[in-house]
Amino acid sequence: MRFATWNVNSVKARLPRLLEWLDATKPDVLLLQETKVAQGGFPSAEVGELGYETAEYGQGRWNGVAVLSRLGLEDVRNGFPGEPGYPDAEARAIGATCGGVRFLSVYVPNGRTPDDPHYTYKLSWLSALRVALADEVAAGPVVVAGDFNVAPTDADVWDPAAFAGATHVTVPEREALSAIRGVGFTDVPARPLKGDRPFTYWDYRAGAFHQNLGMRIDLVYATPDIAGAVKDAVVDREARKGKGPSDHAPIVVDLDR
DNA sequence: ATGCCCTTGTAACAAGGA
Repeated sequence: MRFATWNVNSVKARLPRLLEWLDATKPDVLLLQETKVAQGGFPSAEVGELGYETAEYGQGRWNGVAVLSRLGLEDVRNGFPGEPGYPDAEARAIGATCGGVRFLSVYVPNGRTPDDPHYTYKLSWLSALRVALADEVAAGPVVVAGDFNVAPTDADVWDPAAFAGATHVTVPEREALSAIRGVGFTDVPARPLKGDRPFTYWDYRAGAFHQNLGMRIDLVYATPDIAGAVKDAVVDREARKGKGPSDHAPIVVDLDR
């Protein structure tokens, strides 16, 4: 099985590149974040021509997550039990069972700044996700992947000094990730195709990509049965190149199952 | 060259991203 996760930063703006990438990469399951289309607005027909079924949890303008599968989609659920909103529900998580594996596509709140209410929301959201995942792991193999908006270690940002006082690198955020791993998940490390650090995000501004001023904030967490079956995992930085890319690169994981 | 911010909604900007 091959699965992938990708924050596409608008599925409408990215559609030509998404279709090209799907046709070339052929994942069995693709978890998407920041689709930025309202419910029903996902280009399901277009990806359907490539053999994919779509489960979408859309919201106008911001957020939006989806699961694309050519292994079927069962038990699709938008959000998760106990998920907080701001104050209303936001389209940040969707789950589906594909080929016997439970997949969750997550778009964790940004947090803005550590003194912002959005930061508190981010920590609450991650805590609620941990509780929901603790229930999921009892039922079978689980993959939770997406844009976590947290760099797990200082090595996961291009310059820790540049992030002093910023979100994504604070101790509570990193502890929230550690707590999620603690309910039964293993980090699936992806190898970079260039350089020594598997960054997944580079700001559009100031040539950040070309100087490799990136962050590793897109993550794949899996239960041990899945993590132990990983043959390869890569950050496809090729998808960050060229005309009209997302600011995130996909992570592609191959399983020996 | 991988090449120096982008996207959406709404109507010339505002807001959000990280």
